[in-house]
Amino acid sequence: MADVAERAGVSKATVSHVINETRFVEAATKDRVREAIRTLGYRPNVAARSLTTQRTRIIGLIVSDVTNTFFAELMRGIEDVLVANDYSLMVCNTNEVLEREEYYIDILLRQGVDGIIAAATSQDWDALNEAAKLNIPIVMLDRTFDNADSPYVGVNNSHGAYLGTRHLIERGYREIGILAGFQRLSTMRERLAGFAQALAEADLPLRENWCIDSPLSIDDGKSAMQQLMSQAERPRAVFISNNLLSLGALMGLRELALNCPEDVAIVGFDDHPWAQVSDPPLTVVRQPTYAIGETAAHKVLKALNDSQAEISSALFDCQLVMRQSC
Amino acid sequence: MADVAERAGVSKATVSHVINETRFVEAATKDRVREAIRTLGYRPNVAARSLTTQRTRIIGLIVSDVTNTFFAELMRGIEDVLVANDYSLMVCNTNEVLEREEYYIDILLRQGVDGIIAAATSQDWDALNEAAKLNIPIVMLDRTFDNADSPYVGVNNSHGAYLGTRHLIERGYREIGILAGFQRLSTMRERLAGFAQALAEADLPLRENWCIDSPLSIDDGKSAMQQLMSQAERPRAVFISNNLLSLGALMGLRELALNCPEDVAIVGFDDHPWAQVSDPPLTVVRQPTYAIGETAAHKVLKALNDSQAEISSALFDCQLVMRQSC
DNA sequence: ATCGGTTGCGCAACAGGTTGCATAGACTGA
DNA sequence: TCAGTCTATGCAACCTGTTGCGCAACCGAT
Repeated sequence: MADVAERAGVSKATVSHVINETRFVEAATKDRVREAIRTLGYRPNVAARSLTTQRTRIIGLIVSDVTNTFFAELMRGIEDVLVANDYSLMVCNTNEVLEREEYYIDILLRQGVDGIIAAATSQDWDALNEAAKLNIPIVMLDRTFDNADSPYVGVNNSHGAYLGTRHLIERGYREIGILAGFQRLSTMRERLAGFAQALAEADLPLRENWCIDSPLSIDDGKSAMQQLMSQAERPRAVFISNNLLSLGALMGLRELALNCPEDVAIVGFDDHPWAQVSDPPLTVVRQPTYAIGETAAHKVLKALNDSQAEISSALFDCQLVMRQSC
Repeated sequence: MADVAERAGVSKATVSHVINETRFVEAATKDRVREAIRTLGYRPNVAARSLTTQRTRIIGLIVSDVTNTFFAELMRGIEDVLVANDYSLMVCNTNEVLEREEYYIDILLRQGVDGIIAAATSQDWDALNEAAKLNIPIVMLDRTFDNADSPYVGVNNSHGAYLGTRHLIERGYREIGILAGFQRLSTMRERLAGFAQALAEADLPLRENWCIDSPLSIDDGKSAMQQLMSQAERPRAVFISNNLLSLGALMGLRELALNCPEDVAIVGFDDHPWAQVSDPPLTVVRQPTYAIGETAAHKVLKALNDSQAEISSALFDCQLVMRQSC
């Protein structure tokens, strides 16, 4: 920067001001500075800038695993709006492991991120507390917890699950089970609630042994489905609360040589391009994933641009996509 | 840091040295410093450190789109080894757009990343040149270009495509086409070459109108497949050079009410969990994606830890996974 | 008592920007 | 002509760590 200043015959201050447009500089001077920047190939050092401004223009994103298309898509939504606003994204995959989440939050804080978007695996503020204390804007993504005072962006999960389950009922299914996923997560609890509500409205029983909890991986989906279907009395339909579980369930059925929907019907949560060409094409409850990501990013940026602003939560609606699995 | 120093009755220098273990400090002093750090909740500021060390412990990753599981998986491999070595990852999605790639490289350089792992969309050094000049280690991922002097980590693409195509031939198919993807990318050119080689060895013609180029999206796969199958003379089998194209192709066939493998057989490149449950389950050429990511990360780290080290390229082998699409 | 060699730590410059305060020169109006 | 006001820019402190150089205190040996 000093070199640029010298070459343009001005002070570092002026160089800084033409770069950031933070005060008036005569057109001719501006040109000289820009010319000097170009010929010297000068590129401002972000670390130095952060040191004085106390801002990094980096947002931290905490998700369980971007290998899951759902999170990848959220991330795209987020990234696209961040880029447009000259922010960068630092991605952290927690694998739903609490310790890893804590570790990553510490990293993000040292890094000095300006804000955090978190699909938290923790159930309360313990991990995010430090960040909250430092007054770093946090927006909860996809999941929240009861006493969270950060805004939350996600979908109306219980209604989504309700829609899916009601669809099964309308199709005439009476014996309905659920792969309920990871009950530690608010999202999964809400979906179970929506499922239960639909059953209750139709006067159908919620049988405990037809309600399988599990972590959220393909393998877990597979074994959960097999556990469900190896019972003496099996459900004729099952609602599946997560896309990886749905995929695993399909694999599980195949191994058991059971057909979908003949032997057991399925409605899944989360759409996926491959769900169109699976056997059978999956009927699912779709959420506007990309838009959720975008919205979350807009909320952090808003908090950053106006520290007074009260940032509200946003709940999107789900949509039933009918295909042939029920 | 000054507060910590005061509380522990030492100088900032000593605090720094106990944190980084960069010189001997008496056990008792060390304890006092650590105690002070804990009670004050001190967290070192990464920007300040970067400023003097000229290192950020951030690695930049350039890919076209993490929404593609292939890249997501690469990213996981990379991230897992980076985290284990206290590095962070900054992710950039280029969408295969050259300008966006250049833009992102500039961002990464300002950010002062220590190294770059790039699945570049550019065909030469133009975009990465700046980084190369700054002596930042670069490793090419999944793709490279002719005159690249950075190490490259990927698979033996031509052999992979050769394997897949030969499999089709062995199954008795004689009229074979290809969705060759984006010929700007070395990866795609190599796959086409492997395909051609297999045909040549079997004395089969490579018909130009059965060789469809296209960008790499699901929609492109769909229309490419439809273009292929709407010709007067259609191939009985097609090799597909990319996973998104495979998915699109499946959708395209469905729209045309064509069956796979009865009407047209398919072998795809890249495996995907959903490929097991698609209709039909897809025979594919699989690459060890996660391992490729890990290896790439190890290579940058090696370059970073030993600036003398000559970093070699790494080529993994592909594997044919037989399912029911041919 | 003197001395060379440890041992353990402090001082202060430095990294590369940003920004509050200050100032020179030009201009305006009395 | 001169005070007052703009206009356009410079000075230097500051952000928060790292690290080369230096020094005091202590050791055992001569």
